[in-house]
Amino acid sequence: MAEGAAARGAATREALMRAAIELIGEVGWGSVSTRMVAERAGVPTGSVHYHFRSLDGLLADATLPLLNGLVAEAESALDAAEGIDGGIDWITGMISHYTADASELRLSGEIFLAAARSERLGAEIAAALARFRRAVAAWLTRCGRDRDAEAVAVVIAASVDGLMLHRAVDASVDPNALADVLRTILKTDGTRRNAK
Amino acid sequence: MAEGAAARGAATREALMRAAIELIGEVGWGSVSTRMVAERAGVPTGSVHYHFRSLDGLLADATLPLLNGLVAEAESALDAAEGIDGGIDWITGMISHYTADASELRLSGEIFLAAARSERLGAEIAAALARFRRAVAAWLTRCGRDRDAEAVAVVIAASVDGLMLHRAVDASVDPNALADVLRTILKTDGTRRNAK
DNA sequence: TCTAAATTTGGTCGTTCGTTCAAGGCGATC
DNA sequence: GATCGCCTTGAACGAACGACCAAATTTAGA
Repeated sequence: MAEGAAARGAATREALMRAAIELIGEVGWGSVSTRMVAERAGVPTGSVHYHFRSLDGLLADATLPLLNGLVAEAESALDAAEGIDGGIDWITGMISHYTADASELRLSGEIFLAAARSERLGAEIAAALARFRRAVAAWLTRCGRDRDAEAVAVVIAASVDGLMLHRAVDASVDPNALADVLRTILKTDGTRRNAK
Repeated sequence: MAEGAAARGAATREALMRAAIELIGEVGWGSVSTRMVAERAGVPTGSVHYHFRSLDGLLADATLPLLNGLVAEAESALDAAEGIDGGIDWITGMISHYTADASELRLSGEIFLAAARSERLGAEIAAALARFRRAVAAWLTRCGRDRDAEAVAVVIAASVDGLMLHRAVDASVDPNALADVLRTILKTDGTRRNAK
């Protein structure tokens, strides 16, 4: 536990980022304050601006790796998915997983809205989102759904975040609805001339 | 223009609500302040708490009729939609319509996230969302898609809000992707034994 | 015209905000 | 064991916050 000063510094840095992620989900990006994160992390308020250039910098530094990690997880999961059902199961599992805590349901929405107002964060979140879509499209193509893979990937990505947003407000929204619909779409052959 | 005192009161009340809706989209629900709305509406700061019990009360009173109006619009549009293509065109048109201003894209997300943190507002927003889903399901059923109308409605509703959230961050996300996918789903016969 | 009610207005209260800063502690290096 | 660099700590700053209120203004009804 007790290493050099550098190690202790890294520890408080991570404690601050963990606290920031918790609080963004609980009270919302715009309502997180320096004293709030500091208290939650168990460090004095001055630590925030020693380790991060600003409060918004802390929030961005905390959420960006989180989302990138989630995308990386999706990439490897979908890459390893066995067939269509394997991928659908993973997507459904992810949505159901975040149902445990309501504040986690709100987190992705908060990140997207904050990113939509920041030049730098917006570009990085958009890149992560594009990687997720690319992973979904690659999985679809690998399963033989090559005709409109990109469009389906856009809708799947939107549905996942939209479902979380709606479930945050109404817990009775069925998290398996997406899986049901996907099964219907993807069992339908999408490799032939179905267009226009 | 100049009526009684009551009419002037109603005018400032509405000016405040209009300003609130603008600012929620621009700076986010949690970052709207009393002085901000008052200045935008062109009224003194004291007016806010004369016409509304609190700042959050103003935001709720402003956004709830907005969302209810949108749902009512959807109900009548989908009820009058001619066939599957008519409904798809209306949905696509709605998404593309909100593309003009980026702050309008963020508005629905802000409302949902705020509603997820408020008992009262959450219940009313959830009710509006349920009405929208019901309208979509009714339209699908009327078009002969009676097997999984509810599940498809859940996904459509989630996709619409998810698309807005994603387009707020990345304007290159195709707003027509949902229409393309819907055409594929709904042209597929959903009335027969397609399950399992 | 006079009164009662509704609205307007801007000042003020106590609190909390993001950020800065100087003083200190503490382990590593010479 | 002195020195140096990183990290900690909490006090302090001015600005902005939500809410409140008393006085001024305006309108409707008598």
